[in-house]
Amino acid sequence: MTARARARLELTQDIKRLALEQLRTEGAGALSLRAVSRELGMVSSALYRYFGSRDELLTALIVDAYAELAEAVGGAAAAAGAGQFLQRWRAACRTMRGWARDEPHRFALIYGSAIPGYRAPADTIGPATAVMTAFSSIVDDAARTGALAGTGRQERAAELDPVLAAQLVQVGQVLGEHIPGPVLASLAGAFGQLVGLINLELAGHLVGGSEPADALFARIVDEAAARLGLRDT
Amino acid sequence: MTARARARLELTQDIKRLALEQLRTEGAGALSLRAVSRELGMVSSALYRYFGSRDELLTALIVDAYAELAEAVGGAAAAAGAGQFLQRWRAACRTMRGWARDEPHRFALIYGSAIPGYRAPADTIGPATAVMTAFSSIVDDAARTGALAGTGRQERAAELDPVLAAQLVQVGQVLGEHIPGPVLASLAGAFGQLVGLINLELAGHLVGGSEPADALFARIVDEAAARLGLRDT
DNA sequence: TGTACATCAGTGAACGCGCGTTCACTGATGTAC
DNA sequence: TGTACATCAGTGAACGCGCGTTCACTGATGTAC
Repeated sequence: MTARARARLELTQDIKRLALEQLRTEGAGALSLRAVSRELGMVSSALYRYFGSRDELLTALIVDAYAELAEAVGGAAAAAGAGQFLQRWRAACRTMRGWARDEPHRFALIYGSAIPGYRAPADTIGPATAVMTAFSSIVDDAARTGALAGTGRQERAAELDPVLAAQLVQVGQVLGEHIPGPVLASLAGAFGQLVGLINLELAGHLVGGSEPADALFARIVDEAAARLGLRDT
Repeated sequence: MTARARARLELTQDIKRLALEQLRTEGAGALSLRAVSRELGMVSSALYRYFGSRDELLTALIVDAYAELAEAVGGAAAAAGAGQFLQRWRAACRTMRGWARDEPHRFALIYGSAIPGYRAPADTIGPATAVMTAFSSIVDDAARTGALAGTGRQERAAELDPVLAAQLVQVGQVLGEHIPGPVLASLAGAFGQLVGLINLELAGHLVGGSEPADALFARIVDEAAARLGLRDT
């Protein structure tokens, strides 16, 4: 590896780091290449050696954020140990909320509303899915080992609307083949709930009694786990 | 009412209408007074006769959006008739999602991530609460008339973490005095779920099998209703 | 009913600032013989 | 080990555009006597 290649890698990282810093203070819509270049002590056109456009930089930040969040969630869940499905679920949810509170600007980047003028390319789908599978793999493991509480697969599936059932088969191929359809639906709901509550908390919508929201969050996470049939064995 | 006053009211409406149109096409962060004034055929400084600043215009749009959404949700729920608590809940949720899909830019304005450079003033708290009470009043009515399924108030409250229980008393004073603490916690979770799922849908995060999300949404709404103990009588 | 004055809407120019992106260039780093 | 050439990083100027907000002003609308 040449010195030039090393310098290139380092500068690429520096650009992303400074861009994140700017995101933190200005918000996602206000990210500017010129401001980053100023911070970097370089002329603005120099950044084009590293990122073809502002959108390309944004995409890189988004991909990084998904990847980092997915790893944090997955790692925390894994630390709870096999068979401890409730513990794993709790750890995953707690970690997601913690990450979001530590890096609200990055959370908003991936689960907030659209950035003006930015259109996410297909490259972000994979990393986005990784976050979801960090959660679904817990349920899939429980289902695979027969540890999922509740009725059997056939009985639960019978309740499902046929259109939904067909859709969920597709979803299951990505999120976990062993998860019964109805549980998969609940899982989508639980994930939406997680993202929704975190967004409400970050936006200050929970103020008015339930702030700090730790206790509320913990209760709702456990409620979701119960719905999914997760428990420790 | 003088002609001048009438013209003023009309122009104020026009400005908001054009601002919304711009929001729809450009996104919340990109709202510009100059663009609105151009569209209006007026010089940009003229807008300052109507709104003291860009933020003031944004605030007006936000307040309007909350109010309109609250009325739509409340109206739809009321149309279901007293005693029909499950129907009312379904109507409320369906209406919220429908409104969000019709006006994604306005939904993002109130439940999306923060707008760069904008700080919401206290005037928005009341209208924001109105949306939540449109949902909570359904549960409150059911609780008041003894129609809420599940265990009694005392038994449910006993399960609650004491910190959370204290917070929920505060919340209950706003959202409904008759709602037992545990149900109130679930209600907060259900509201977060609703907002979260809608945001995920609008952002395209549900693509990959569950789009259109009508069936999934309906199921999750019913699941939430069951959790809350809502049913028709 | 008419006049004098006050209020208000909208103008146009200006201030001072920001942005993304292109392009011809210099000089340093890397590579092939 | 040294030389000739190719690659690449970063410069600096420029293009063409946007923005929010202020201010002195003209002319129309409203009000009080």
